[in-house]
Formats: sequence, structure tokens, C-alpha cells
Amino acid sequence: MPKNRQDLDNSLKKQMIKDSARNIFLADGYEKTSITRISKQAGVTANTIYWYFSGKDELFAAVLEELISVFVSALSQRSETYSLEENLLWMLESFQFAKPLIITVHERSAISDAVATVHNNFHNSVESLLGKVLNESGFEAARIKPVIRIASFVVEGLLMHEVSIKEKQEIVKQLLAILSPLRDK
Amino acid sequence: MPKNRQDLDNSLKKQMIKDSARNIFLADGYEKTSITRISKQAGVTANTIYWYFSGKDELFAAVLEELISVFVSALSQRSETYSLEENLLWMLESFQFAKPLIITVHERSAISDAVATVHNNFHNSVESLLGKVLNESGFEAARIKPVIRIASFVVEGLLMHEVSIKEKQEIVKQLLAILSPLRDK
DNA sequence: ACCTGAACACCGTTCAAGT
DNA sequence: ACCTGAACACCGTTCAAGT
Repeated sequence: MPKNRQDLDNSLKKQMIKDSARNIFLADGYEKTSITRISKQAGVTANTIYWYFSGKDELFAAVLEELISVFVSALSQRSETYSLEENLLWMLESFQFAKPLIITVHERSAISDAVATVHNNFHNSVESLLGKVLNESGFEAARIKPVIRIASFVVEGLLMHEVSIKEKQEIVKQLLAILSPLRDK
Repeated sequence: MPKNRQDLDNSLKKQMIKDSARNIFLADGYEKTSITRISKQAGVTANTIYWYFSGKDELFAAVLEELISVFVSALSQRSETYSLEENLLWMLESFQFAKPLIITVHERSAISDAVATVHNNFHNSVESLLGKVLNESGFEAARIKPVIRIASFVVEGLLMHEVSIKEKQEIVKQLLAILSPLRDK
């Protein structure tokens, strides 16, 4: 019987599991990624994962949380120096690699509270950030919330569907027209 | 050993399978619905389903096709007599019952060609229908396509996320402002 | 406290065999 | 042509037993 690997630092092993999970989730999607495969890549047994995470959804939620925190802090930095237009386009670009997971987030949110919570927090973070920008640019206050929601739904839609580059540009252009503070003048 | 039930009409049995599948899919979602459970409700063995459908995704696609054809023909009738606003609100309402499946459609489209095809056809049908309406109401031609896409992404977004009634109304209101032909005058 | 091997109850799908 | 019982290779998860 292989030894316990208590030599390895505890939180380090947890991080290895998360890293393996993230890599395989991103490459092959949630469903095709088995706990066994994650465990092998992390150098542990499948059941060891259950010592650190209470289930596959909770592991997925932990992976999401890391990805999202990187993304949100990058966006929050950018939002001070770049325009809304540049940030929207940047969001579309930098999310591309996580495309298969975006659909999964919605699917698992209906099943797992852990995933649903992470999903909600994400929407709140991004939408409050964009709302702040619109507010400072003199956008009519009453319209900010619904318009931000429209923008985030469109971004999600663009990531979830196969859309040609040309069409994508047209959609972003129209979306930006809606988001322009000039419309209130 | 139970007899073959070749007494039952062939296409009738196929329909029974589709009906059982639809009911359980709608009630419990794709993942929680096993082939075995569908087969029991339809009064056949699990493997019999594989005589009529090449897999779970193909059965799901067939179920979707039926649901969509009912929906599209209803929408196409309505679009002649009702306003765009009324039809948008009607779409939101009448889709509510299929909420769990909308997310699944996107998830399985990434995996199954059969589901992807049905999904694409659906978007094309709805968007060409709405495009026709906008065209007749004198909407600037170049903006029709992207704006229609925005509308359909927002409808999907509203169906995929938990949104309060009040917020939903605000979003629809802002969306309609974008879709109003008056903006071109 | 941490980790294992073995088992559990499922799953979608396949296949040889029946009618 | 149509349908079955039995099996296959998996899956996420649990648990008694080890260190």
C-alpha cells in the first residue's frame, strides 16, 4: 500500500488538486473530467479529493473562485484607466479561454449551492464595477442597473454562442451605443 | 421473458418514448433523467430506446425539436397581430416552463451535433421572424441583425438567471427602447 | 488528522439472443 | 424489423481500515 504523503504540506496538496482540476476542466469541460483523472494528475487517490472538498461541484466552485478573483481584480485595475468600450472588448477576449466553463457554471448553479453562490458573487462584482463607471460618466441613474444587466447578458450570450468576428463587432458596436452617456444629453 | 410489443404501432411507440422523455426532462432536467427511467415510464426496456434513437442526446434533440416547432409556429402567428413588445413579453412568459432545458441546450450543443443543429435552427427561426417585423416597421436595415441578436441574448439571459419581477420589467423596458423604430426618425 | 483500497449504487451504451 | 436480459466500462461517492 502506498504511503500517506503527509510529508507534503497540507495546503500545498490542496492547491495541487485545484490546479489539476482547473487544467482538466478548462481542457475537456466539467462532465468529461472525472474525479479519478484529476486525482491521478494531482498524485493522490480519488477519495483523497473528498477529504479536501465535499464533492465535485465544491471542487469546481473552488476552481471558479480562483479564476474569477484573478479576472475581477484585473478588471478593477483596468476600469480606472481604460474606457468602457475597451474594457468590454477586453472582457470578451480574456474570457474566451474559459468558454466551456461559462455554460457549465449555469448548469451546475441549478444543482449546487456552492456553484450558485460563486456565480452570483461574480455577477455582483462585475456589475457593480461597471455601474460605478457609468455613474461617474454621468449616466442617468435609474437606467444604470437594467442597462448593465443587458450588457452582461450580451457578453455572456456572445461567449456562449458561435458568432463570427464581424457579427461580434457589430453587436458590440450597437451595445456600446446603448451604453453611451451621450444618449442622455 | 416479456413479449415483444410489436402489437403497438411502431411510430406510436416512438412517440411514447418522446413523450415520457419530455415530461421527465422538463420536471427533473437532463442530467437527473436516466434512460432507464424514461424507458420505464414509456413501458419499454432501456435498450429499446436505442432502437429508435442513437443516444440520449439524439432523444433530447428530438424532444427539443417538437417543443420548438410548437413555440415557433405560435410566435409566427402572433407576430402578425401583436406588437413586438407584446411578443417579447409573451416569449419570456411562455418559455418559463422550459427554463431548466435552456441551459442544457447550450451545454449539450458543445458535445452533441444533433443538439447543436436544433439549437442553431431555433435561433435562426426566431431571429428571422423578429427581423422581418423590425424590417416592416421601418427599422434601419444595417442595425437589424445585431440588435436582434442583442434582444435574443437578453431574453436568454433573463431565462437563465434569477431576476426579480421588478428588475425584469426594467430590463425589458430598456430593451424595448433599443428596439423602437422611433429612434431612427 | 490525513489517506488508502475496496465496495456501492448508479450511469449510458452494446450485444448476442430471442420473436 | 423489432425488442429483450445480461453484461461492459465507466461514474461520483462512501467507508472501514490503515498510518
